[in-house]
Amino acid sequence: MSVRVRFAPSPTGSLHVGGARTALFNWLYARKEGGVFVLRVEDTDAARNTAAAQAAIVDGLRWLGLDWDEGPEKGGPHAPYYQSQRGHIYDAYFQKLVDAGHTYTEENGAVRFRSPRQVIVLPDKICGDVKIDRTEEPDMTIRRPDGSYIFHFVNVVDDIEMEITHVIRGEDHIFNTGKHIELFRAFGAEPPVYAHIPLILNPNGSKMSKREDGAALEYYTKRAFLPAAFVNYLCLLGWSPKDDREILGIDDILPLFRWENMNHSNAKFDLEKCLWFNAQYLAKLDAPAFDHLAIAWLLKQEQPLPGTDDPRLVSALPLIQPKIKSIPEIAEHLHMLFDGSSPVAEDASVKLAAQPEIAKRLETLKTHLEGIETTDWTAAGIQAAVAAAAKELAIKPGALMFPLRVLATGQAHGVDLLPALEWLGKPETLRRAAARIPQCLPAV
RNA sequence: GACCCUUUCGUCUAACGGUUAGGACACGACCCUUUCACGGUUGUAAUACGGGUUCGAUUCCCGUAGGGGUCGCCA
Repeated sequence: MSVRVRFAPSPTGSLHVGGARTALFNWLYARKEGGVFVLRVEDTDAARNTAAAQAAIVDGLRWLGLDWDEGPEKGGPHAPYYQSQRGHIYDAYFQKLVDAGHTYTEENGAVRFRSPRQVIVLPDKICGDVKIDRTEEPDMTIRRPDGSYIFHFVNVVDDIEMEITHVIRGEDHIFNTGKHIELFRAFGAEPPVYAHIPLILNPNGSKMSKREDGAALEYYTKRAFLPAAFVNYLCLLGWSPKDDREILGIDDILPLFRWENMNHSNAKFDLEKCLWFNAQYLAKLDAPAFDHLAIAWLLKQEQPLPGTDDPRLVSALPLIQPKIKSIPEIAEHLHMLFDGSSPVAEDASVKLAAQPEIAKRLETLKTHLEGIETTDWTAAGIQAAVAAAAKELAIKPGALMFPLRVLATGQAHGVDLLPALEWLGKPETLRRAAARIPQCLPAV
């Protein structure tokens, strides 16, 4: 019997990191086993569902690169894949329960399932055998007075109907599973294999909620993270190849995606490390791919950044690519390259002030830069001029590089300097230097 | 509070019952670099605690403590 798994989100907000990983693990398991990955939208709570959330799920999964074999926009033998459109199926299953005497109706019309009140042992692929004592639990409601059905009921009905063989979901569902197994048994169906994965937590240890910054997948899509990098990082939260490798593609992960390689404890999401993965993948991008990514992001900004409409933009991007961990960091570099009027940054001026004879150095530097023939205004030519200035001052050329950086960019950090100066051109570089020299001099 | 899951550097994690407890992020130092970075080398840093079992416990068992989750006519 072939593997059939599903991702069954409810469209009540943006897709969040935990949901993304649940989808990812289901997808990985399906692909590893040559099975089927079903997307099912659990939109039974009309009051809370939105079209925007609906789109966020589809867009999010596409961004992650997780293609579904059955589901919205794809169809399949068990269509429809929206629970809001499956009412007749639920009615039929509901009647089976009623006929078998498993239900009773409350005064207000809500219908409850009469629990067998047993201790259930859940053989979980990750947690092991989990005892769930249902003997003292209240009966679950399965249908509201208005006739709509509750999550537990529709979830189980659909898993039966869609022939789901494995349920991979967050550990926060582990007690629901007790209820679900009761329903499977009441329907005379064999429960699927369960695997409850530990949760992803905020850095402070609290449960990642949809509201928090960085918890929504949108946070990463808006910042143009590379999906492959994000997926790579996400896999390492809750799963491990059990060796020292960290940069792993789907092809590396698939053969090792086994229950034994799943972790048992919750993991905190570390944005710094996620950014590091992104930087690793960003650095490997070829120029056209990077340009495409960067420009697409630039065009989406409400406030246009310097250089966005400048024909020199594409020639500036290669200077920036190796310096950033995420696309939005382009902004500061564009300011530096395209906006010569920005004042000298505080940390730059402090660091500069520590140099001896700063006025003399800056002037000497300027003089030598002015002396460069326009045709020699290249990284190598500028380097030669810096060396000449250093010789005149009897200091190491390296000592002049930082002042030069501050004069040209106003910053203590930034792109590789010599190529940047070549890119800026002689007139612009000199204009900036002249304007900034006064700012760089110690206050009298 | 009850129940369930869980516990190795700050974080993510590795370690057939025998390792100087390894790697990565972050942080520091050094090297490379005529700057900023990348990279390389390296340093600080962990088996929650208490009992067992064992020649030997990070590893197995039992407690305690910590963390997380769940206790809906939300999903």
